[in-house]
Amino acid sequence: MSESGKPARTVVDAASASARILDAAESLFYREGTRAVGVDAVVKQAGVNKMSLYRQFSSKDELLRQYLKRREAMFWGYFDGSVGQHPDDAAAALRQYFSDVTARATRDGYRGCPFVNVAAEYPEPDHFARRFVAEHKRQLLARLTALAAAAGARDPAALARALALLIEGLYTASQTYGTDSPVMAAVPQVADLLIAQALGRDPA
Amino acid sequence: MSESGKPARTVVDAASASARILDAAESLFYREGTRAVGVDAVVKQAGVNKMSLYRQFSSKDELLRQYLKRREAMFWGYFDGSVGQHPDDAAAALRQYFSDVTARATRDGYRGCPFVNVAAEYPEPDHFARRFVAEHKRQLLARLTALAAAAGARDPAALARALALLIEGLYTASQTYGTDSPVMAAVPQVADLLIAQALGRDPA
DNA sequence: TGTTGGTGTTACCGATCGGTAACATCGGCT
DNA sequence: AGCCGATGTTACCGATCGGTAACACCAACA
Repeated sequence: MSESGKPARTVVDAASASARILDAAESLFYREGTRAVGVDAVVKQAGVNKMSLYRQFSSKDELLRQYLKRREAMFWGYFDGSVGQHPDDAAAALRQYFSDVTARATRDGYRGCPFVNVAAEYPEPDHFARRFVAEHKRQLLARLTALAAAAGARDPAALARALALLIEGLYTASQTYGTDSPVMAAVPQVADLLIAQALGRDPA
Repeated sequence: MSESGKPARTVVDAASASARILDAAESLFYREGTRAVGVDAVVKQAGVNKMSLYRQFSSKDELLRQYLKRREAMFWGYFDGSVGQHPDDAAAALRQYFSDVTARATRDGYRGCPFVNVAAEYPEPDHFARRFVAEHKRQLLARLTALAAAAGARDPAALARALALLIEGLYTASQTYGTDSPVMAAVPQVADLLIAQALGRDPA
């Protein structure tokens, strides 16, 4: 549109630039991996300049930190959205979560748990991203244990550990066996079985 | 030791150079990731020159292919070593495998399933490494199904899917919850439970 | 009107990536 | 002895990595 040779400069205020950068980083980091995606790809997708990124985020590591925090919030939003449907029935809440997470993880293009992927990308166990993941999983196990206790499991910690393994298995199987594998479809049944067994009942 | 300024040239024949390169690549790729490790790191660890690598392997992708093939052979060596201990009792063979793989995966420094890690590193589902992983897991599921059938499971495919999920969960939990987590220690119990339930018996 | 602070743009930095050309040097062979 | 093929070494290629300096520009405010 501009007749001059000047490069169509578009001005974006800092707040919205920051949001656009985070949106771009989140989708790119999740879909392609945090190490594989460079800052140039992020700024291109966000439609901002590289200097705009480095004026909002001190480094790519800081961007990774924000990405992890957003994904953590998203995870607990999903989690609470599932278990909140059954405030008076912890067993049903657990089953609901497994049903919902399986539905999400079997969607085409699903790229697995972002925390699992990050753990795979950074070998050093004391890297801040690995610490973040470990802390997140610790909290998840605690929530599962509390729900298992509320459901009246004979050994809440044991049920929580079994369900934690199932969740990690679901995440990984989506990438190794494929989102459309029968292995994925089996998740809710296995969850039902583990829960029923821990409650001392025969599964249906 | 040499008094001249020349750089201590050491000659290695092609066959042993190839083996040393593969050894170095295998440990580095497994411990630090196939994308994170460059060919320079591989040749340095192998103690050979970069040109020696490229005269044996056409590209880094070819090196990755050989790495995957070696890891596949290693996996089936472990697997057959476990199930082979109970040629007349498929249920015991399955339990043995879960006991052994848990022992390996809880060792300090364990870095998870190499195929899972590769799947996490390459986002494109049709990348040759992803195809390799998918084929490997397909074969694993087939072996599990055959063992479940031999054990007399009411629904061999269902038991195999549940055990496949447990295996993926074990691999991933070792990296997210940590090799020393109680979650890892719970794997054999969960396997016993799934097997016993599928056989129609009460678990001990 | 002039100044000032934040924004966009360009160009660049050193490091590392996968990969290669050219040449020195060696061992085995005739 | 003389040759030749395979190996070791150096130096380099273009591309990309994360990150930055310098400057053009614009808006709000005095």
